[in-house]
Amino acid sequence: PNPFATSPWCPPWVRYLQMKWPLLDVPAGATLKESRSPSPAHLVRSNKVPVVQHAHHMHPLTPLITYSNDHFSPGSPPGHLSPEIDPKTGIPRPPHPSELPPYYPLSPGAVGQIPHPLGWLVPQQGQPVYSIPPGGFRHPYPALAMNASMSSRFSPHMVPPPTHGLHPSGIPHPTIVSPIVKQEPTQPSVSPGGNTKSPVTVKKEEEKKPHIKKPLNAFMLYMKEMRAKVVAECTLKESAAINQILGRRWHSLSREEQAKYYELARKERQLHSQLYPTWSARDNYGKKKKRKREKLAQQQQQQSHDTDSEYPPAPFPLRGSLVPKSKKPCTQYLPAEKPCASPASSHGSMLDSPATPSAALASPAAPAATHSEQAQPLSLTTKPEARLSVHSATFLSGKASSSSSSSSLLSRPIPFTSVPSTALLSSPPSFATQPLSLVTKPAD
DNA sequence: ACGCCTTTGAAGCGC
DNA sequence: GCGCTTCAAAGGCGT
Repeated sequence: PNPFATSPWCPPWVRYLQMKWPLLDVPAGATLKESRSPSPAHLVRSNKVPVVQHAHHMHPLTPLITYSNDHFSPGSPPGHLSPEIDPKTGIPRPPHPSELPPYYPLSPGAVGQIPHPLGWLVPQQGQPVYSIPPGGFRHPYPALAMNASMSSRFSPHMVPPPTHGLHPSGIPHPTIVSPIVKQEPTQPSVSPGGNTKSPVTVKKEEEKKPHIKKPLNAFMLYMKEMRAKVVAECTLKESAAINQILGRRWHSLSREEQAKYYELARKERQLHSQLYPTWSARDNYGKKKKRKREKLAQQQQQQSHDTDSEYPPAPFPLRGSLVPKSKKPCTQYLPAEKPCASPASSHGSMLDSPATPSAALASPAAPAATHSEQAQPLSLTTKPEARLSVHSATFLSGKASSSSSSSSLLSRPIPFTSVPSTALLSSPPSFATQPLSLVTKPAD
């Protein structure tokens, strides 16, 4: 334990970090040395990013946010991410507005409320929140992990050279995805005349704007953590199937466990809003499926010409299973989940149960969901032949239950698109492993 | 190369 | 405020 971390001079968040990772970053001697002559700024610097310095001991939140740093390269650490310490109080001093860098501008109020950009990136529990896949995770916010620390503490060869994905200010960030450099041959972004920009130029400049991704929500964070685990347990690699498993596991989590991710997501949004105060989800709205929407709009336009009275044109494409697609509906998508059952599932459930079922039952959010969801395939596949496997033969061998304990099934919202209507009428018994979904084209 | 699939949650949009 | 849509991640698959 670092004496300084327990001294009244130590800012609370430094104390907390010290408590969490006392051995990280600073050799024991250094810690003691600093503790004897507490130079807050120095200590802060040494604690600021303890985790990223040890490749074998990554920050528990490393996988928290996965904005790809393929599009990201380190630069100078943003000043506000390395708050100076008030020598009098030992408290990180929020940067003066005038000191705020032109990038990641923060509102002074918001800055004052946040003691440290990384302070919240601390798991509420004593253990790392996220598992670490074999290859390790990219740091969620390299802007923090690398800019603020590595660039100043790592040898240059460890820091990739600046490439793309830069914030307009020149500071890169994982949430920033360069809108592809494969654009047309370079052309001046500013018209020769000066300020006057043609609509085309404005449009192209807009296209060049870096793409700042949405912060991950609780479930996305959970997926990021658990995906590798599920993939390791299964032979599955298709994300759609993995996501179905994860979706059910998510519901099998206790309220407390979910709350952990909700809190992380909340903090993620908080940080995101600090980093990009002017960003709005609107910025990305309609970008991804632009092509699809454009295509649909064309179809609708064509349809309206052809048959005006038959169906009213939808303003947006219908979603998911509601969309009549050419693919085959109503078939279990996840035949391979059973083999994915955790070894810990002694009762034969297709999914992992909470560590302690009683604990889950004690939680008002999860109890009902815990068992019923494990046994209930919620989604329909559209490509049965491709998905069905040897396991599916067993899985689909027609053991559908007609138990009437439907209360638990209905205790939470179930996506309409995921559940066959009959599933709402007949739910499986607890611990049942039989699927309820309909199979219109059984496996041979 | 690009979109779909699949999940949940947050946020935008239109009414 | 409600209902719907989009986008976040992921990687195999289809076009």
